Amino acid sequence: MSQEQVTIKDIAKRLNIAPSTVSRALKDHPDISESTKKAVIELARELDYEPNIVALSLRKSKTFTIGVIVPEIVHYFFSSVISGMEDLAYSKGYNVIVCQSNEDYNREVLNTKALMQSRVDGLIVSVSKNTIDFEHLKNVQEKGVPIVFFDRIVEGMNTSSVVVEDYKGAYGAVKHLINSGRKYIVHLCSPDSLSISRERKKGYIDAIEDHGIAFNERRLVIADNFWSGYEAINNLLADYVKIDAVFGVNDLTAIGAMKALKEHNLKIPEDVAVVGFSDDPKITELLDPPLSSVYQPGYEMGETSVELLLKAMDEKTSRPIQKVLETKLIIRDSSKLD
Amino acid sequence: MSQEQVTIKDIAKRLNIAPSTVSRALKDHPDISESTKKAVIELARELDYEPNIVALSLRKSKTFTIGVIVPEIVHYFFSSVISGMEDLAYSKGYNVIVCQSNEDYNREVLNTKALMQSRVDGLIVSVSKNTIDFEHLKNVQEKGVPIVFFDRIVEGMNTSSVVVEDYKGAYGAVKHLINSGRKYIVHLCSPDSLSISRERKKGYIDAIEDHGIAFNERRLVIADNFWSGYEAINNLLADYVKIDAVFGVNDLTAIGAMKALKEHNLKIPEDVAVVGFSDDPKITELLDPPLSSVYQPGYEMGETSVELLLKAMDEKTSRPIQKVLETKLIIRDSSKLD
DNA sequence: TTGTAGGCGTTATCAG
DNA sequence: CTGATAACGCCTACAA
Repeated sequence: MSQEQVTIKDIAKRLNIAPSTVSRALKDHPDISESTKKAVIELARELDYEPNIVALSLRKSKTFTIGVIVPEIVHYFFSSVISGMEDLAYSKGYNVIVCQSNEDYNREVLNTKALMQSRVDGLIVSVSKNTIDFEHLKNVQEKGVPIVFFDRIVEGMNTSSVVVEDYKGAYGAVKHLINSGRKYIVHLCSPDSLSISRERKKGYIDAIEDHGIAFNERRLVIADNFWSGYEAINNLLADYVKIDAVFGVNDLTAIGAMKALKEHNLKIPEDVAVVGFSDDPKITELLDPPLSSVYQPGYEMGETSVELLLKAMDEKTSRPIQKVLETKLIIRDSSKLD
Repeated sequence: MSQEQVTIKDIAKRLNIAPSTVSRALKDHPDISESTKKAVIELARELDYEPNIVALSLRKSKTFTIGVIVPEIVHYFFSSVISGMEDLAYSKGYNVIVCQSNEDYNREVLNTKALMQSRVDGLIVSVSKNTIDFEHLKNVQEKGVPIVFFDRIVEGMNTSSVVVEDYKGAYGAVKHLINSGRKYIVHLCSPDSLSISRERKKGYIDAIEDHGIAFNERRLVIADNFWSGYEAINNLLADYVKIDAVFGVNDLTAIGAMKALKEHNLKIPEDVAVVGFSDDPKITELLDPPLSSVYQPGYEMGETSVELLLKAMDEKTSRPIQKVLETKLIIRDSSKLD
């Protein structure tokens, strides 16, 4: 903290008026004379006065800080969510503290504690993959600190939340594969613990069945990262399971699949089309071939999360709001028809 | 902020003792009787007492918060730096607030202001690409808030800093290319504004000259992102400039180069070897072929930055410390010999 | 229109 | 060993 920051008292002394007058002048209180107002503001500027947020927080029992817990900031999706949060929060006079759970439940609990200790005014959370107990979050709620979930939401906690149309996004991606003549579509999915995984899986199943393709459980494999995607496809090929398309629950999984396919000298997209989910353009565009993917509006999700949180903080009585944002299928060479 | 958090006063009232006694008991002050100490601690636990950090900050004129400004968290390197910072900071009882400048000078200035308003105890900064004026940072210093620079440092500001051996890393990468028989090595570099770019370029030039290869400025091209890397190589090939290796100032640039090479039906690494810098394993490993790169110890850099900052905060008199961490060349298929 | 006083939660100092 | 008091910087009744 700074050496000798100027305070309201300093200004008051210099001007021979009371601190309270300075305080009021600074916030443009109606019944302060124009002259003192002007003098105060001028001197404040001159002395480079900055209000002490810490004192303000104590006084108001409000820190103007939002706590955020995400699995890992390294993913493009989460980074862009955070950017959206920061931008909107700053514009509303709020700070953001971001914590990473590293997909670890214990870490998530610690993060929650730390943020509560920092007296954040509200919490925005996307839970880790192995979080199945929610006591730490319910505790927060009980202490009157509102929570908003995004992407990986917790159902049944009566909070606002923001998700994308996982079901529809997955459905659309699979439909696109079917429309381009694919029939033997593999879905590499996550375990059912996350809501998003369940939704995407449902989208896959409904899409193929709606188009007269029988669901074959051999083509539904649990794999949700690069190497498990790689192995999953290797195994399927070794078992002579017929494949002409792969839909990955996320980009990395799809990329692992691509690697396996290439190593088996299968051409993408001619022999097998591949589609991912999330669309990390920092990766999908660079690949050979560039990967089709279901784009999620991360930045917008971040903004919306903050918006809902601010609303929940404002009107403690207000009912939770569930927002669902649209996805968009980005078709690149990995699933082009021609 | 929470509804009705328990305070020291509450505990005092319940126990019919003075708040100051509670405070002392809680921090294991030597001259408090065991009995009251025990009673206080027990009740505190029972009531789920959490010290109010805001009040503490005000009292101590210290927020136990470190402000961090990085260009973009989406890069693996910066993400891992941040993880290192968070881990060490938390273990020392400090919080971390991360801001992104998005490689924008104006944004960096705003971030600095915001962090100062939040009364951070110290600042860790990696400047944006187009930051050439440093007033905003000097201001911080003048207010007695210590700064530590990492990676993209500002020279001549008398602060501690942490960098990697950019020169040596670049030199080693180029030497590796030469040792595998390459003679026509292109370096895609950044503009000279960043110290790291200058160092890497110097490493490239010295390496080739030390090995009897004449420096040819046609093979030194400014390009520091995916598409400019792509175009740079396209242009060189169109001009019939002979190339048998590319050393990119960062991974994305190298990947852009790979794309161009592939489109010209040049085999990697047989016809042209490629090496990047930074080593984002979330990308380099996924590529076809996987990209060789100079690994930078991001996590360790984060830890070290915090360490130096804490030291600077502790002993205001202490002299700045410059730490230089080692890089490591990770050789993958994009530059394998055989 | 402006000043006074009290308090947000904590701790350091001084007194008992 | 423990209690009372003041102070960190700010805001807001209430008083003037």
